[in-house]
Amino acid sequence: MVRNRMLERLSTKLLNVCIASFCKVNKLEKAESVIIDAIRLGLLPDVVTYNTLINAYCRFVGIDAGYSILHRMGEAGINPDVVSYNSLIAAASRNSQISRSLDLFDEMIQRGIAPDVWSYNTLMHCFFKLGKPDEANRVFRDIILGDYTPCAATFNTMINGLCKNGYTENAFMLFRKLQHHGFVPELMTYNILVNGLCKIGRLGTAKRIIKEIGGSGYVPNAITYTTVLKCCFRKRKFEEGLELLSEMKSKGYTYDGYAYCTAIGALIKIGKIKEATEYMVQLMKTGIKLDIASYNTLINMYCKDGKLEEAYKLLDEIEKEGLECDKYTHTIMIDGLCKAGNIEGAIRHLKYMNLMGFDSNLVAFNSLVDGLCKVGRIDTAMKVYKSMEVRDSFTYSSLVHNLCRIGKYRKASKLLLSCLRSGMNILKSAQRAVLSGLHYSGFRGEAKKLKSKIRMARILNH
DNA sequence: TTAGGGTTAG
Repeated sequence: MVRNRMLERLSTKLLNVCIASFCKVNKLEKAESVIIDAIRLGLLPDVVTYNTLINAYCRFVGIDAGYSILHRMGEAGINPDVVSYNSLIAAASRNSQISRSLDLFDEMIQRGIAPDVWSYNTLMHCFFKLGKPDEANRVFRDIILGDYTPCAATFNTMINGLCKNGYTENAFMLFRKLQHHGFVPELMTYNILVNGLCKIGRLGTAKRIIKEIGGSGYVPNAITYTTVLKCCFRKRKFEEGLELLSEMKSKGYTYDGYAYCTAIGALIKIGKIKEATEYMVQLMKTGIKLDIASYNTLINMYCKDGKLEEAYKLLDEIEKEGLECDKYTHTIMIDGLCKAGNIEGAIRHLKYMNLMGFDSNLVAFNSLVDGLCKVGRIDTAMKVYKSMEVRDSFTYSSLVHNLCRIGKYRKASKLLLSCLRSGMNILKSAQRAVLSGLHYSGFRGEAKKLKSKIRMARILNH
């Protein structure tokens, strides 16, 4: 009897190894048929089998599919455990469905399943993604001071979250304090910090950290390089950036599209479309399989070059490759159509995007507002502006500039003031346009008054 | 479970 149970356990273990190998390569049907065969032979799947399935369904099909496995488990008389829920919570977080992650976390607790350190790491990550660093910090303290043993991911998530929420200095201090208390950083920890420092323009400190990587026994990887590459372009050090890219090529670090797309994106931004195209050709020659972000970069390049037909061809290619357009793809297309003066086409695409399940986003609306202004339909642009629930400095800068362009300085001034009241910045060039416009069109008093308001706003908004 | 690339104003 005991021997039989041992054999059964061994067989379930083998079954799970088999299921895991199929799940890893997205052969879900095969995995399911193996489970059916195993049941026929009297071998029952256990919690590990189902957890493997949850993970794979979440990854390759969707969270709903993953969640349905929970019911299947229940029907088979197997209770989900913390691993089952961790997979679902993480999958929702990966898909930016943060409120769903939090709901799943609550559901797990309500079912009497105790969260582990992984659950809390993900919860912390969710709070950071929601822009709630205080809540994340509370979770972090609970892990450290509670009954849990933090792991490297706990510290990495905390440091990364602080950087992403604008607290890079605090992240750096935490990193040093932790090191002082014996924390040994992983390459990922260094990369997180390098990225944070690069984003706030501290390239020098980032380079010092990279030197520390060498001393720690790690070798900077493709991620480290791409991070610095991006920073070089941001700081307009184009030659240094392109040299870094060729160094990456020689090291074999261009095995995916990230570095190429960083360079192409930067070249597009400064209007060097010809050079960007050259890098696109290089990227194509490598045979690297393009993902949606790479396609978006290339579509943007064609749009900026006014080659909308080529952009549409890439949209077809995305579909042929079995990829799905995302909010970036649609927004890039909307902007491309606006820039080409095809407002009706842009509005059609906006509706199509909604139909595909994407909410209209701020960037798409800003493009539309700007496009309408550029074709002289400023009243319609104002109508769109009024209908927008969220506005940012792009919305205001665009409208203010274009109102000045047609000599409507007082209207521009009114808009500029409402922007300042909302605590937002506006391009200096837009401010100057209003001030000098008012001044030279006979409204010197108003210009003076506006100037002092701008000065006050500068004090209050900082 | 955590790290790099993709969208808008001048």
